[in-house]
Amino acid sequence: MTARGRRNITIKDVARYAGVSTATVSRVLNGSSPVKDELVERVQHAVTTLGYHPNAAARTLKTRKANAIGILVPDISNPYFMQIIKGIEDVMALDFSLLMASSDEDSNKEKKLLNVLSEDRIDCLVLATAGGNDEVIRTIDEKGIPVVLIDRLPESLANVMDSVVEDNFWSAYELAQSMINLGIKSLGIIHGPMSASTAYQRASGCMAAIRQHAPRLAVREYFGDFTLESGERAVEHFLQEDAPEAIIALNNLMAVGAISKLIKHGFVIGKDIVAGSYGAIENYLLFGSSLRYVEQEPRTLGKLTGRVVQRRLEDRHAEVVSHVVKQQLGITVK
Amino acid sequence: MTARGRRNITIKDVARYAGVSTATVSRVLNGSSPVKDELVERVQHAVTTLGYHPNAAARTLKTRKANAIGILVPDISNPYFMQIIKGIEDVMALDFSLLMASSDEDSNKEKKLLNVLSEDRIDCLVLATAGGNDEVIRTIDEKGIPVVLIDRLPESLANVMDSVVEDNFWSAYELAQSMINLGIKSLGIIHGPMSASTAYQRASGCMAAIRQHAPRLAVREYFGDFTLESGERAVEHFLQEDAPEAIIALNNLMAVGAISKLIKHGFVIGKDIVAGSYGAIENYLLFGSSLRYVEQEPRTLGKLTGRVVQRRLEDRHAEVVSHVVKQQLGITVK
DNA sequence: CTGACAGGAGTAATCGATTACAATACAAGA
DNA sequence: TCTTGTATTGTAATCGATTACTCCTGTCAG
Repeated sequence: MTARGRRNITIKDVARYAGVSTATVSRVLNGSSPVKDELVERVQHAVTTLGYHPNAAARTLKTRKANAIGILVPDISNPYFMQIIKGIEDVMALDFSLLMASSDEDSNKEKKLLNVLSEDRIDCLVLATAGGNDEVIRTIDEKGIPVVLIDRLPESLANVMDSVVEDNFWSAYELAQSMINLGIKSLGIIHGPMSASTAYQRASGCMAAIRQHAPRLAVREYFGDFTLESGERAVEHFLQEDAPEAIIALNNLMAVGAISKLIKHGFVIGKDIVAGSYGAIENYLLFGSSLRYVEQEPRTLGKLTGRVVQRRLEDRHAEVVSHVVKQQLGITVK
Repeated sequence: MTARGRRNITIKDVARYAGVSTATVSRVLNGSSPVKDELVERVQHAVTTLGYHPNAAARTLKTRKANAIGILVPDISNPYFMQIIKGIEDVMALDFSLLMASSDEDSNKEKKLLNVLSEDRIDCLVLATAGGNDEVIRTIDEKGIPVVLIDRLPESLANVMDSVVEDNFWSAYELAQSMINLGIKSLGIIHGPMSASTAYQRASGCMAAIRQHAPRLAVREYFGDFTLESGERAVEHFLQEDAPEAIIALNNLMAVGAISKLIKHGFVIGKDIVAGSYGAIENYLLFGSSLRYVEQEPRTLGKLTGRVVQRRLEDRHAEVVSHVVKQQLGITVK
């Protein structure tokens, strides 16, 4: 009934149909060396009438170029990483495929995926690591698939391979400073998991700002794990005593959890309590109350990452680059 | 300095190191036929000490299995599609890679990407088409890469290949009905682009509900394009006359645009005007006002899609299935 | 004791493209 | 006319794995 499973058209078929050798077909297709106009036309005609598509596996096997880059992030459904991926896509050529996988913040799953991805099917790997696989990553990079680290930068890999990360320290510093400038007397900080380099650096940034600009601020801390629920728990924790005048959540998910919990407790954000978030909150504009936040620009980061990848593909021996991108501070107001 | 570019370890190296033939190595690796325990051990030892990874291209070339599925959607940064992808990932084996691309709702770009993807690098293609490529899609499916259509189902392809779509008609019907039941006298409807099957079916569902349950309802329509901006324009359009008592946006982005515009004009959602949306709005809970919406469950749809893919991979000649999934109605209240 | 058969391992063909090298034709210069 | 060079095209090796076949060895029924 259907023609499924029919043998595919190969370069041989095209060659036979056009009455030339496979070498000539290949040359026409890749423009790798000159071919007489007449033959070019015959080949092109054969290609279209037969509906020929080159076999990517065969080409990859011979040329050692996969025309694909791998992207491994902790969570593909996180809009932050999606925007980064979108940014990478923006700058990559159309015939470059993106091989994606998500580790779900699980080092073991990440390790397995790294193994699959290192089977020579990608030309470059963009990686936001869940941690704990430094050795494997280093091996992949050394073995021949260049790695570009994004978002998270394990200490042992810094300056060993290319990286594109946010300036977590200074962005958090400025966020904290902008809240201190409002003259608050007390502050609740909701941290991420200290195993993540991002969380640690944001924490350091906050603390530095406090030490420098408000050493006598009453600070209370809660150690969450970057999830919405831990934001909620943080607020419950803070409300066991007098509520702080301001609250900072060091990622957007925790901010959402914290703010929704505060609202449930009857707080009016921006009036009863000042809120700050590392990362914007989607559709917060609808809500219309005030929020100070670090304006991450994942799409821009993605584009930058894409350029780093291209540079690395062009020259495997180019100097290692480490981009640390400063973010802007934003504020939504009623 | 670095060892980048070093020749990779191949199956030959493993064979030599273990003192066996490549055939034996392959048999050990794939368990395709029995091998004596002693040799198994020698081979496994060689594999680990040499750090051997099979070459995916070579394997794919020979076996015609890519161990990868392609996913082509109009917009990867749309959380709806991301959740679908996440769902697919949930059910696929770990060694299956996802090759992703996004067409940006552009038929031409989609066509190019379809060509790249059909170069034998995937075993199956999951596609939410931007439209206009029915013939190409049919060819790919017939040529040997089975296609599973999701979200959008072009008429000419229905029942030709597997599909997983929402029951747009009935979900929209019920959304409209639930608003009619509130006793409204006038309604503004914001449509998507009629070229998209989803938009058309949602429109039909709304209209059917009105015809059946409130034939005398004063209905006004605006034809948008599923973007946030067109939602804003729709509201501007409606407000040129008396505001309707209720408003339905037939996708979530237009709903966000419409609602934010209404708020800017001083409307209190749920009090001055009733709002309905096909698809939930992220973080709307924070906002806390009432909204009726069709609760899409993209992750569930993704899992279902994954199962359809697996079934198709197992048996290329299995009967074509068309899943039409009914969505739930949701409501957020103050 | 012999032929049949099965388990286990090796040899070499194969997948479909690219490309080094060889071969050919033709034109220009000696 | 002969040499040399240039422009095209073809031939066949190659990439790294899988697998059809072949071969050897030992077991067992007859």
